[in-house]
Order: sequence, then C-alpha cells, then structure tokens
Amino acid sequence: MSEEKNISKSYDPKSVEHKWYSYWEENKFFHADPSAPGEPYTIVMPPPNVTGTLHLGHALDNTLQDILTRAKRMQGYNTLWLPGTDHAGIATQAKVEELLRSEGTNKYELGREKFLDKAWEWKEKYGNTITKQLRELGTSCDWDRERFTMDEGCSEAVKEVFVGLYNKGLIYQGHYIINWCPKCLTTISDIEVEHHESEGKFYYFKYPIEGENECLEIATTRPETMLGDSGIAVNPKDPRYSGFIGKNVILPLVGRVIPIVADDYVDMDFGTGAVKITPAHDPNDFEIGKRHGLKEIIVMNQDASITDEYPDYAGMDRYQARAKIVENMEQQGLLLRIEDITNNVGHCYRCDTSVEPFLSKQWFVKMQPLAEPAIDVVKSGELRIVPERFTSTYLNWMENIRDWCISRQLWWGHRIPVWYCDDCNEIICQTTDPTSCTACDSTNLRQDPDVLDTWFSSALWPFSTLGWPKDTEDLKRYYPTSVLVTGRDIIFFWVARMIFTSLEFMKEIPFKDVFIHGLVLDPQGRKMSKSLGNGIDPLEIIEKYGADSLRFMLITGNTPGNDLRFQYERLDAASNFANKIWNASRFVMMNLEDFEETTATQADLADRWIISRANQVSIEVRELIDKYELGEAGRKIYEFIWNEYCDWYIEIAKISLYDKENTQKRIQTQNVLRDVLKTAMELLHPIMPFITEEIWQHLPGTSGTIMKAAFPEGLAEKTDVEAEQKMELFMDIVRGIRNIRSEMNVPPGKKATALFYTEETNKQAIIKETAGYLQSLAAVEEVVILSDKKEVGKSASVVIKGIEIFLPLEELIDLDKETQRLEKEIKKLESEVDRIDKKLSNQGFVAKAPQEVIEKEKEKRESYMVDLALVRKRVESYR
RNA sequence: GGGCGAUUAGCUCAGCCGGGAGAGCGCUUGCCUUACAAGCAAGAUGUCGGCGGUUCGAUCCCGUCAUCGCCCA
Repeated sequence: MSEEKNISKSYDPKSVEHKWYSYWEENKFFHADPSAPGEPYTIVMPPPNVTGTLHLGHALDNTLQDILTRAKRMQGYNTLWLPGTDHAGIATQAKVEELLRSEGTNKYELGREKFLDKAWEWKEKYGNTITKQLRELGTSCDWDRERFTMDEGCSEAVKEVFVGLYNKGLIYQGHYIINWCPKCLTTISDIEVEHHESEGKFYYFKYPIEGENECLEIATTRPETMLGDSGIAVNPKDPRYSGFIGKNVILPLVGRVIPIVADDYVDMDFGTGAVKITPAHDPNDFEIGKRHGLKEIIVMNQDASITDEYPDYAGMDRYQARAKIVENMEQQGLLLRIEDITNNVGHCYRCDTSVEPFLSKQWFVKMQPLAEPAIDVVKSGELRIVPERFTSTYLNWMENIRDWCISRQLWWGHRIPVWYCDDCNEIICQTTDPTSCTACDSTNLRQDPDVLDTWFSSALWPFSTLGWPKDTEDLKRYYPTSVLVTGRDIIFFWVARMIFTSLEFMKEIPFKDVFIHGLVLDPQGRKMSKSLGNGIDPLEIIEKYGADSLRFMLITGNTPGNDLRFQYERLDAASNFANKIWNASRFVMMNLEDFEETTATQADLADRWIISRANQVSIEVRELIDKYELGEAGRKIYEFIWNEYCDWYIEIAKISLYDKENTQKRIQTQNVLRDVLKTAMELLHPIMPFITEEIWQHLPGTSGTIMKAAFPEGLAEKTDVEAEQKMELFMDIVRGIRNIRSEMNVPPGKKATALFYTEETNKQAIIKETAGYLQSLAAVEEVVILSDKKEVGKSASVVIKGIEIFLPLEELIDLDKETQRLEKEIKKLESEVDRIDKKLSNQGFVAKAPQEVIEKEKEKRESYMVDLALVRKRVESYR
C-alpha cells in the first residue's frame, strides 16, 4: 500500500484475501505446538458433512470460532482450533448410490467391498470441497491436524468405546419398535425423526365380535396396519366396553381372532375409545402388546410394501394398501365413516419420507446411567451453556432421555465390532477382528452387517481427534477443550452425546463452555432449505462482498442464541465499513511518508482523547469477547473507528499534518494516527482478518503478522477522564455551531467569526485550547472570547453548557427565523426542566432514590436552568 | 398439552446492573470540503404488543393476555 502512490479509492477484498490466507497457511501460523508455552485454548470444529458444501450456517458457526480463536491466540494462549469432517452415513451413502444408478448399476451388484471402495473414492474426490470453502472464509484452524470421523484413529476410538460400553452392559441388542425410513432403508434414531402436522383421515371401522351379532367401533388413521392387528384395547374404566373385555373380535379381511384387552393407556375420549393394537407397527401398541402378550405381526417389507402373507395387498405400498383396504371394508359394510383430521406424522430428517415404526432387532445404548453424570455437570455449573436459557432445553431432554438406537442398515460407516459364531451362537465383541470363536474355536464367524449411527463417532470428537485412545501429547495438552461452538439445532444430536461419552471415557467434561448460536434465515425470515430453494451461497457472497464483510454482517446482525435474518442491507453496511477503514488507512498512509517513531510526550487534547478512547474500547472489547458477546464487540469497534477515529480524530489531525511549520507536532500526530489505527486493526482482526492484516502490514513499525500481534490490553488507569470531558464539550460546541450554520443556510464556503461568552474560566480555557480545532471543524474564521456581551451585534446564537456562542452573520440573519429557532430551544429546555422538577418534587424520589442519582438530576437541572435563562434573555433582546 | 424465544422508528435489529429511547438501511435538507459520494454535515420519525402488579421510578423485574416462531410430547 505505501509503495503505491495511487492506491485504489475503494477497497477490493478479492485482491487481498487470497494473498493473506496463503501467507498464513504457508507460514503455519494456524499450527499449534503443544510444547510451546501459554495456557491452552482449544476448540474442536463441529465437523461438517464430508459430502456437503458450505452454507451460511457453517459460515456463522466458523466465523464465531475463528473470532474466539484469533482473539485468544493474540492474547497469548496456546491456541488450537482443530478442524475435520464427518462421514455422514446416510447422506454420503445416498450420493454414492445415486452415482451408481447413473452408471447403470447398484450397490447389490457391486457388493459391499467394492461399494466401500467406491465410497472412499467419492470421499477423496469431493471430500475436500467444504474444507477448501472454509478457507475462503478465513478460518484459522490447524489444517495439519485435520481429522475425519472414519480415519484410522477415530475408528479405533469408536471400537474402543463400543466395546467398552458393551462390556459394561450399556450397549445391548434388542427387539423394539424403531423408526424405519423406507427410502433410506435404515433405522434412524428418535431425534432424527421430524414431526410435522399434516392433513389426514380418521377411519371408523366395525370389527365383528366373535360369536355375537355385535360389532366394536374402531377408529384409526392407518388402516393398512390392521393386517397386523393382534388385539383391541379399551380403558378398564370405560363403562361402554366393560362387558367386552375378555371377548374376541374377528379381524375383518384377515379373519384372525384377536382378544379385547383392558389397558389404562387407552384414552376414553379419543376416537371411539376402542383401539386396534398393532404391536409390530406402532410404539404405543408395542408396549400394550407386551403387557398383554399380544402377537407381534409384521405386515410390511423394508420398503414399506405389504408382505406376501397378505396376497390381496402384497407388493402394494403403504398408501395403495390403505386405499384398497378402505375400499374392501366399505364393500363389506364395515366402514362407518371417514373424518378429516390433522395429525403429527414423523418424517426422516434426511429425505423427508414418512417414517414407518417397525419392530426390529437393533443395537441400543442404555442411556439412564450415562445421562445422570451428564446432567450433574451442567446442573453444578462445571459445564456452562451460553446463553443460559439453553440449559433447560438440554436438561429437559437429558432427564427424559430414551435409549439410543445406534445400528444403521448402511454400508458406509463404522462397522459394528460384533461377530456371531455360526456354530455355537457365541457373540463376540472386541476391538480387533477375531479369527476364531472365543467359545468353540470355530472359524465360522459372521460380523454384524450393520454400521453405527454417524453421531456415535461424532460423540467422541473432542477426544478422538486429540489422539484417544492413545495417550498423546495433544490429549494431555489440549483436553478438555475450552468451548464448543454450535447451532441450537444439534444440542441433542451432538452436544449432549459428547458430554456423556466424554464423562464415561475421559472421566472429564469435553469442554468448559458450550456457545450456542441460532440459525441463519433467509431475508423473509424463513429457514433456508433445499426444497424452498431459498438458500444463499456464502461463496457467492464472499466473491461479491469479501469474507470480512460477510463475517462482520453475520456477527453484528443479532444477539447470542437468536436466529439471524440474512439481509443484503446489512451486508452493504459491512462492506461500507470495510471501505471506510480502507480509506481512513489510505489517508493515514498518505501522511506517513516522512514517518518518524517518537515517544515524545507532546500529546495535545485530541491525541490524549483518542488514546484514552482506544484504551477504553480495548477494555470493553476484551470483556465482550470473554462473555461471547461478539456482535456487541463488533459494533463497539465499528463505532470507535467510524464515529471517533474518522469523524473527529482524523479531521483534527489534518490541522497539524497540513501545518508544515510545526514538525514536532506533525510527528506527534503521525505517531498517534499510526498507534491508534494499529490498535483498532488489532481489535478488529479476529472479526475481519483480511483487511486488518493488509493495513497492519503497511503501517510503519509492524513486522510479522497481525495474527501474532498482542491483542490490545486496555488498562483502566490509562483512561484520561479530563481529556474525554474536554473533548465532549468541544464536540458539543462544534455540533451547536454546525447546527446554526445549517439552519441559517450559511454556505459551506463562508466562514464566520465565533464569539464565546462565559464567566467560567475553565470553560474559557477549553475554548482557547480547542480554538484551532474549532476553526477547522466548525468553519470558524476566528475564535473570540468576549469579556462583555455588549459587543455582540446582530447574530445567530446558541447556548452550550452555559457558554453563549454568537455568529455575527449580519446579512444572513432573519430575526423572525432566529427567534423561532431560539423559542424551539426554550421549549426543549423547559420540558427537560419540568421533567426533572416533577422528579425532585416527588417526596418518594427524594427520600428513597440513591443520593448520587438525586445529585445528578439536580446538576442537570442547574445546567438546563442556566442555558434556559441565557436563551430567554437572548429572545427578549430581539423584542 | 409442556418448554423456550420474539413483539422497540417505515424495514432489519441493538439496548449489558431499573434512573433522560439507539444503530444500519430508508426519508428530508445542504455539500463532488485535497481519505472515503460505498462519503460529509444538519435534521424528522417511537402508546418500547395489551392489561395489571412490585418500585420513589419499569423498554428492563413479576403476573396475565394476545400475536408470531421454534423445540418437545
């Protein structure tokens, strides 16, 4: 920048961002060294799906992590941000299957081995898309430590954990109703089911009672499951049915004889009060069936078509079968009526197909014993969730947790480390592949065909990525991690599971804080989704606006934990900010050509003020970052740079910069300009890493990278109260004069003499001290401090904190207009005084409010009264 | 049915310990002032969702209702 005379007047992010990222990465500035000093600060990145592409949710999540990481690194912590990707079982397998389809084949033709080869090929080819995209965002993670949930180390960890839990009896295999996705052809866990309301029908059927001429009325939303009915349940307290309990009904269409049982679960007020029970296709029915020993009859295949057991419906899918069954019931006169109903139907979170409850043998994790410690660490505050309100979400879920179904009927994933002996039926669970049966030495062993839920491996992420089960340097140095940053949508999926697995295997919490953020919504406030087609591609945004602007927009747009509406206006604001910084820096650089380092203490009022402000802002930014109030930190820095450094300090600096006579003062100003800009860039660097590096590199007296510069300290004792107070008064005066000029339509080119009258000598001194600034910033020709007000001729006036200011602009003054203006001011002051008078005359206020509040009000009143009297006198003089 | 969040300027949102309501964009007026017109300066704009309560004092704390959104059952 300094070497070029004609630097672009506007900031072009494209020309700087790539350059600096390569520089950082090639120089290993992101790399963490466990042997280096410094208190550790660790973040493990929530691993994005290896098959995915970057979306705005990732952009937000990783921006937040990068801000924390960069800030802590600059603060001297031994900082590790560990990146990686997730193998995303269902999603990846679906993509590979799609590829096979396009090649005219399928996984069954290929076989398991070859399919997996293909999947790995796919992973190698597309798996780094998202990590490349993350680099565009500026993420300072340690790429040398990048991990993958299915790499060797993570796979070791998975086996170790599975076997560990199995041996402790915390993993078991059982026949239960699970959620089956007929499209993905696998089970999914309870939380992978999304419920949405949909329009459905309530069908009322008659089921004939065996040996009698009577029928029971049954209502159901799913007629197709009646093929698997093995009982009817009524509430024991229901008088309508008390006589039927113990009798049987003959299941229509099937002819099966099934019992009528009594069960408290049945809601008497819902439907007819008599419920058909299909234990193999409904979780509640399953429980009732167990209690009454009812048969579990599976009527559907894996793709949710009807099995061959029912020839009239065999091969039909669920919905065809439903229609046909209703039709047949109607033909037999057994359909009573159909009602419209809205019900909650579970859908697969991956493919949105309605989930089919299915009776199946699966692997489960017993949650109760694992949940307890995970509840305790959060309740005790050892592990903190930010914002706090998510604590109750977490606890509520943990306290009502159900066992976790972890087996998946997929090929892509961690194979369950369990073998069955075909000869003696022994079950072998171990971390290494057995060659023979541990019980009978047979070699007829079959490994369980299923793989584990992807989240099972994600649950180990904070320690598996650091080397566990090996006792590595990294694990010792960087575990437990400092904070986990993630979206509120995966608290259950991921956060909760990491907590209990870490407590079980590491005997320690995985992270001290969990920092939860909201979702990024589209400009209309809707969730972005593929089906709506309202997604916004962060890469396009970066291309157009730069990563810095995107980052700034993402973090200043909201408050922690709340959703963020994506808005182009805010993006424009962010990129205007970048441009503002660019131009301020351009100005500074243009005036630092003859820069000389100095520590000479000739700081004048403006110098002292801006240094004090920079110091104060540094204190606040540090505190805000520690409280995870990153947006507030961003806004603070924005205001400081724009409204203080640019609007006031640079404008004042011009006076001494352009005064070639006073070299000492010029050098002093140059030093402050440089120092404060440097501080501002350092404060802003975690949020906007690229532009700050670009500018910082060009400032005289810097070397290396801003990434490793010390984060501005900020010391309370460096606050210069006097300078800040004086500058406040000066700025008020300038605003007052500018206001008069604007309202009187004084042409900008026309300078005026400003006459000041006050009896307070300290204020006179401030006016004298700031006279030079006033001339420049308020377009004042000459500053005159009056000893006697009589000298004032026809002029416009304003009163600022007891100081009367006159602008004798004879030819421009319209007395009527001036009177009006002053009367408006009088009204304003009167209403302020009134408000305070009301307060002060309130006995309760005077008796109970803190003394300092009362004092403050009194002082304010005093000040307003002085101004009011002066303005009034002024108006009178016109009459 | 239970829980959480939101409701503040025309729009999108801030407002940390209860003590005179803010920003960005938009709007009005004047300026191409040698860093920036993506800018500068000056301005206008609010029943802080409704109703109660606590308090000397409530946008802020409590209760309640309404609307919208999310999560869980």
